[in-house]
Amino acid sequence: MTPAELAVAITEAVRDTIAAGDLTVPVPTEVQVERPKSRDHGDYATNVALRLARPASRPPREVAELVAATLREHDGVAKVEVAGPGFLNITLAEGALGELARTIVTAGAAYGRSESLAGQRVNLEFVSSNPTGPIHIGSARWAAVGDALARILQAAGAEVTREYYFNDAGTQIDRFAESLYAAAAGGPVPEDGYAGQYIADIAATVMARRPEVLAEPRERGVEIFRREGVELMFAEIRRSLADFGVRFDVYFSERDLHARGELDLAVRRLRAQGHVYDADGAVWLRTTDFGDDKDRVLVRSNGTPTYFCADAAYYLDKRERGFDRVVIMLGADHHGYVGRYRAIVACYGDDPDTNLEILIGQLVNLVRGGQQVKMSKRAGTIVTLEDLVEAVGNDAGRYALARSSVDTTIDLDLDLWSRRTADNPVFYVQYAHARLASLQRHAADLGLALGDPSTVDFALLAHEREGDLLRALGEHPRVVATAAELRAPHRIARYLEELAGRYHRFYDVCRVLPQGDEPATPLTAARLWLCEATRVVLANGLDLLGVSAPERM
RNA sequence: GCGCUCGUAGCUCAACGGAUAGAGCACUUGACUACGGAUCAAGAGGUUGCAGGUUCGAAUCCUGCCGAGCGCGCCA
Repeated sequence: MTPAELAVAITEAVRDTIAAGDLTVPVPTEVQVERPKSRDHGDYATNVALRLARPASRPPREVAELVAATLREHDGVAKVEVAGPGFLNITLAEGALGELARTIVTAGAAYGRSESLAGQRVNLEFVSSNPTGPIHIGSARWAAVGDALARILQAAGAEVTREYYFNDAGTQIDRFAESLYAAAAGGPVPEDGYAGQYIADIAATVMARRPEVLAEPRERGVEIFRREGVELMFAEIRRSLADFGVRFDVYFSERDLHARGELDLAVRRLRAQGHVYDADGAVWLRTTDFGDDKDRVLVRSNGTPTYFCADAAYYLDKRERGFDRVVIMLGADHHGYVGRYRAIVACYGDDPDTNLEILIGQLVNLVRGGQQVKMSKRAGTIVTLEDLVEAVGNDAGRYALARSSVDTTIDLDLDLWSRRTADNPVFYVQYAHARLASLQRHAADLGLALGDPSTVDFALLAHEREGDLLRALGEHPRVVATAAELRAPHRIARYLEELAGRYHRFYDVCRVLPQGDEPATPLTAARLWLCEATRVVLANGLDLLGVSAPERM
């Protein structure tokens, strides 16, 4: 019996209790089934009685006793105990747990997928760094977390578009072009310009492509550096993202937004909604109506639109493309956008609580040899995504960035993550998978294929460690659904580490394959199914993080 | 000054308002005739920054304070 099936059984028990007139409360729409930390608390536990106590105006334990009495009658449930303040501790019938192995192997890659977010059209925007330099380590976090989140949302049934928004129209680009020109001409780095080896490299490439560039009038020359430089830089960004295993469905150019007249359209739309006013020669959006701390300029007094105006147009563009949920991942240094962005959404008449979601993530510090690796974009000493991949590889890089909650600033120890030892979590998990793959190869050599599940007695999986492993396997679908709902890919990683641990502890004690000349037994078959189920879940989970599940290491 | 985010074991980090706050690393002590020991077992390690409040129950929610990071342009 899976936790989901148990939840249904509990709901039925509550409904029956109500129907019998023992309890006067609405039937709960969802009940929580959790895996207790302590083994003394049964296979599963639920707090449903604690939740119902208040509406029923009865003591929690009394409610618990009523529900327990009904639940005990359910097939597959062996024991229900009322514990603590009113928890129901549930022990499943012998064999009811082992069937999970069959369920999982049969479902294969589909195990863990659900329809919990079915029907949602999500636009997930992440990375979005400007083509004025390589992807730095902070944006790399979004590459790893964003892509994992996209996979997780899709596993939960949502329709997801991965989107990258890049600014190729503003003053940052002007500075970039000027910096390239200066580098080519041998001049000093302009004020507020960009420095670093990559600037020199790109300048050299442009010079090679367009040898006449410095002979042109200065303005024309800068324009050439702008066009060619952005193209080169952006190609490099796309390449390093692709190498990292991150592909976007849409690369959205700010310049296109301008070219299509969408900024004007946005201003007209906002004006029609009554939130635009003119003052000091500029056009303003009254964002303070919706909680922003000051109104924002849409069009400057010199007639040019602001970046904020482009943001407003961009949101409108996404909405017109039919996304009902616009999710944007931003670094903590951009958290100031939240208020004004919510205001934009509200000004269009949308609901900032449902149509918009801004995920703020903390920054990443790289540590090497116990020392923090400092970076300064202006000085040209930046730590890039490529540096990370070079130091630890794709799998470790993605895993390290995705394994922590985005709420925490992470210190990423390059020495640790490049090690191929057990203290490196990604290797611990991948090793478990490789070991299981190896086991299946070994079993095949012995002529022990998985075979027909109807001939397997899953009730034989009654060892304590087998139970621990099965319960952990049963968690997977709920972990994925929760990770999707909370936009928390790190939960997948933590779960995989725990699952790998459960497996190793099982494997240490429970012999799977026959030794020497011993014959295979029914237990051998059941354990092979359990092992394959574990391998499937590890592979599915790693895939959600975009990390490989190696057959050999 | 105002605002946002964050303070959990020595370190890196978990914990959708639930039971005795958990893992890994490091440390101590064990298991190698090993289905991959890249493993496992045991031990030690905490006033969840501080003080109140909300309730059956708070690391989690609310208020105040302390500390850290970041942000507050007709820049992007």
